[in-house]
Amino acid sequence: MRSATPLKRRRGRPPKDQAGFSQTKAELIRSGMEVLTEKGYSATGIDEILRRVGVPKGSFYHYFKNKDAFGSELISNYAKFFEHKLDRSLGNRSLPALQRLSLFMQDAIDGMARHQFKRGCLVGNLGQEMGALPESFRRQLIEVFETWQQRLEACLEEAKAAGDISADTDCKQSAYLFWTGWEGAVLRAKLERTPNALQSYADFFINSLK
Amino acid sequence: MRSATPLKRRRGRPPKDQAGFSQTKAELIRSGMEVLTEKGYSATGIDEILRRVGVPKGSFYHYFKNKDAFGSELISNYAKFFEHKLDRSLGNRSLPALQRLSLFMQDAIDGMARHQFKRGCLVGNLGQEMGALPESFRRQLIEVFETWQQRLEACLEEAKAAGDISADTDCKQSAYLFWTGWEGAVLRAKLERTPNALQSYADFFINSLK
DNA sequence: TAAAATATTAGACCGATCGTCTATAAAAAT
DNA sequence: ATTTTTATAGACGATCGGTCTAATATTTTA
Repeated sequence: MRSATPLKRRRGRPPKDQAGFSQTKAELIRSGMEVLTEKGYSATGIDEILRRVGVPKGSFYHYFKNKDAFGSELISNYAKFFEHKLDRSLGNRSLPALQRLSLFMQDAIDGMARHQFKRGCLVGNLGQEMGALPESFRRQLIEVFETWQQRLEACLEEAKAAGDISADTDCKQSAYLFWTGWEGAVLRAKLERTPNALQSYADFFINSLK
Repeated sequence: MRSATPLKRRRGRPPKDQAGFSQTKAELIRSGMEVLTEKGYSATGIDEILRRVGVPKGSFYHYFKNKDAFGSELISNYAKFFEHKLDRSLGNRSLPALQRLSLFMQDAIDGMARHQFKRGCLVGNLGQEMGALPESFRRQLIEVFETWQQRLEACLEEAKAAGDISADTDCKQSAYLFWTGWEGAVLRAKLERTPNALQSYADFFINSLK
């Protein structure tokens, strides 16, 4: 489980080659993402995130004001990453719209499988924990959902125009529903450690559009 | 927020009127349920649960071996509570099967509204946290889902027999899907603090059966 | 090239939390 | 009446999370 990088890191101001890019910061974000999608925010200690990449505590508080600020950056980071993913998949005009959605879902299933279904969705994880999270996270998370919804809505509109889904589909509403249910499926896949919930939901949703 | 019950509790062995029933233990479970459905397991400390009901630590560890045992009892308790609820709603033969499901959902929505959508579902909450929870919780949670699924499956079979839903519906599969998506909707309702996700999902699911 | 400024690492520190343990109290059993 | 059982009371130590100050190495500037 442990990555255990006991390498002594260089102290002092680093050589100025990398333009505004910090390797250490990137490592912290990656490490944080891994742990948070598995265990959630509250259950995760900074120490664990640091240990994984062999970074001392001082560095963490150099790059982030505190744990909350770190969490907030994780959300932004995840959102951006996911947005690009959606643009490449749902927005890929060289494929039929509905097929793009199917591919996206299969891709996500494969992704979860690669981590033995131990890692979920950051947005879902934090959403569930809202009661223990800083209030500022709420808006951020809601906005992320809205972004995803817009991407899917556009895709569904294309499917409708192509006559692949029922002409009276409310694409906005369908897109909203999709993400709601999808999060449920991710949660359950994580609980059961199988792709079953995701696969079922994928088929179900596609079918509901026709 | 605080209930602040600074009442000095009776010390010593209690009068033997109540047959095997402990008021204090019940209070701890209720208190724990409230906090855990809001903040989750990891984010909640024993002290907070105790403070709410004015019970000292000694009592907690008198009734429960440790936090994990407490959590496990919470799950059992929640499962039993919910099972009865489902029996009364989904199993109420004096109503059309589909209508029972609608009523159950509306009831749940009202319930969440009463707590300003701050409390979610214990099973969903813990499921999401699995990465940080004792492995024994997993089986327990999966089994709870299965129980719920069976209740709904039976209800759907009745609806099918009555001709209210498509004759080729796979009731078991539909029931599985329902709970998967429902948890997603609960999560989102909690995030957005509105009944919107639940309402949408309710309509969507009922519609998908026809 | 020496001093000042800056960027980063290092880890001490404090408070909170978990679980244990001992003391106390009151009722029941003998 | 004495002992046993059931339960509350809360102090205590170990551990851990988050913050903060000191130390160190590099750049910048003069």
